[in-house]
Amino acid sequence: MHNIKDLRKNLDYYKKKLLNRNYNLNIDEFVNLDKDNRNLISKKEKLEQEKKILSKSKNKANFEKSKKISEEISRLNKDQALNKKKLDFILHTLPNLALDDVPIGKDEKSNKLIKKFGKIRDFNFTPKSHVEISSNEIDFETSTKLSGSRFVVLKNKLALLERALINFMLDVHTIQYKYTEVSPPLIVNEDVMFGTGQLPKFEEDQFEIKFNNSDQRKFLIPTSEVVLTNLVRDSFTKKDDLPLRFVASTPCFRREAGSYGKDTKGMIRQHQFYKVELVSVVEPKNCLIELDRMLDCAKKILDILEIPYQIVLLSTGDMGFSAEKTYDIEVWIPSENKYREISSCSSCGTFQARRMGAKYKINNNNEFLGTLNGSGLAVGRLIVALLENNQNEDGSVTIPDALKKYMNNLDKI
RNA sequence: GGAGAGGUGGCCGAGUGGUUGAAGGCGCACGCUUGGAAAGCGUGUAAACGGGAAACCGUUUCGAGGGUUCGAAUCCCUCUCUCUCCGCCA
Repeated sequence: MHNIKDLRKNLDYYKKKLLNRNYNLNIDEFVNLDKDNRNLISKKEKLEQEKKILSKSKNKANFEKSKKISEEISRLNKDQALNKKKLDFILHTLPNLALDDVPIGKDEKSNKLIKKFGKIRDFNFTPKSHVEISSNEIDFETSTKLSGSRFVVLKNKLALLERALINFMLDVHTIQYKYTEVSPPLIVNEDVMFGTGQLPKFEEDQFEIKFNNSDQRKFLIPTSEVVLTNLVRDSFTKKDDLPLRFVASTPCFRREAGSYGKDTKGMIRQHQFYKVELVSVVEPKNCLIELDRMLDCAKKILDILEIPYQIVLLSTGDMGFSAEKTYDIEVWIPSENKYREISSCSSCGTFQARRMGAKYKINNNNEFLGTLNGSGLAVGRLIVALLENNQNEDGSVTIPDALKKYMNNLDKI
């Protein structure tokens, strides 16, 4: 969410920057709503002041007058509330502005390749897809019966592999990079979803659950970014406690609405998948330094596992709603002969902190915090990448050295 | 599911219809004191919104919404959350 005062002052700038993100701000509409809003507030305040004075007088002669003013205030209140709602909807659905070094473009075609890492294997046989490699242990038949499409049942060594990868990644991030491990709730309320930007604009992507008969809405988290970032919501963090770094492995739940035809085979796109997520809370001026650090943490996993990947700087058209700058890590998938996203590391500046009311005190002033999030990494896709990149001609898969101790010392599966 | 208690400032905690934005304490900031620190003393210290270049001014806010009243943190209603006990259960 943007600072409305800043927006008001720099309308043309925002208009232009938002256009880069495929958002066409209707300046006239915004200005009118904003003006009306403030006029209504001024009018109301004048009356309130008048009323206050009359009340304090304790003079019965004034009581009747005061009553009339109350009625007028109540009318103005209703108008203003309605007006504010419209204004808020605009404000709440404006995406973050991209930083100046972000490439401008309509979609992923304008993303900028930063660097490739690792060596793509030269297979002397035709590499199989992960589904072919582990057809016995990746069971879509049963998952479909149980839950429908885009779910999977992992069995045996593949279930072990999932657990091993999670533990391995958590260890790297907590021990080597000093992230604080968190085991958060997977169900959150509406305010929390608003805080990180999933609501109100992307409601159709979320799983809302019937929790009880109360009006309070509840959602399954689409990523633990939502819970980890909101750990600092509605609070003041001490400057000395910054930066905060959180890591969690959680299941993530996504409707995947609007991706009906995409990635229907295999484990690439699921309604439910595990993801190890990194979140940092920092002083805003340190966002970009932290972004580099976070990217290093995520890359490290693939370096250790020796899986080839590339880093891509996302263009304005491909970035997420809350991000000001995003790097994707894309991992090599032999069966598709291309790179696929396995991590997305974003700086959100103060955009989310504004929505969450997450502040810190500096020189006795209250300032909004900077927040960042990144996958470190998506477990489902990492399984796919590992199986495919490490497959052997006989159908076995070699376990990387660093993972062996998490895999009961198996060399191959 | 049954019964009860409670949501007040960064935190703790007073306050039951009229200068209460709200006593007191803690914390924090600054100053005095000290060789330095601690202790002690003094002063200051909420947020949101609106106006203003700023100093500053105004309005709102005591879980949320509604009601009573000239006037509500205080009374009434609805909702919500937290805690305790019992029941049930991983």
